[in-house]
Amino acid sequence: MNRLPRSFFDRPTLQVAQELLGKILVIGKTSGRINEVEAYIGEGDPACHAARGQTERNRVMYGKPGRLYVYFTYGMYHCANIVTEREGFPAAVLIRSIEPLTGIEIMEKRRGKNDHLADGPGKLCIALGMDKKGHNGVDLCESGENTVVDDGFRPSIIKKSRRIGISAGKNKWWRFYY
DNA sequence: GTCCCGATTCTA
DNA sequence: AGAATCGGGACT
Repeated sequence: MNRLPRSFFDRPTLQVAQELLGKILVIGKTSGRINEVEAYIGEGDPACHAARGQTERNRVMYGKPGRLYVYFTYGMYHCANIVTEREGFPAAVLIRSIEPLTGIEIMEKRRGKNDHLADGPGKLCIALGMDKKGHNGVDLCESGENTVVDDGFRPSIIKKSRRIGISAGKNKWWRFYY
């Protein structure tokens, strides 16, 4: 059960995204295995929030790798990313789905008893209790409370596709899942 | 200040 | 297919 070091995230985003599959995201007393992610890479990626430069919202994407970038969308949901690559270069991996592992009763309390507790970017934020106010900018490489853990699990096959829900940048196959 | 729309989810 | 719901960013 090793906690991922900052050096894990300080690498090319496509590599980090694929290697994040199977790892365990721990947020407080809840955790789940990451099984779907998407990469958003730099100001040259039209689907990336940094496509038009730095703003207040996307500020943490420009910061240290290994921190959470959580933003509010559609007036009612949050999405959570983990920042990648060197400080100053805006990139991150969107966590799109997890398989609940611990704290399932807590998740059920937040989401309602349900077979789809955390299989979506908005749903997993609710299940794990993440929001912009409490988690945007939180460092996953410093404490054990919020972190990413490798328990040795490796997906047997990694599939890829175009990213979901975007209007620009549809040509890039930067969604990974297993 | 105003306007448009979104890295979604749930219901029908 | 359509609604819910509101903050951010572009633009007047």
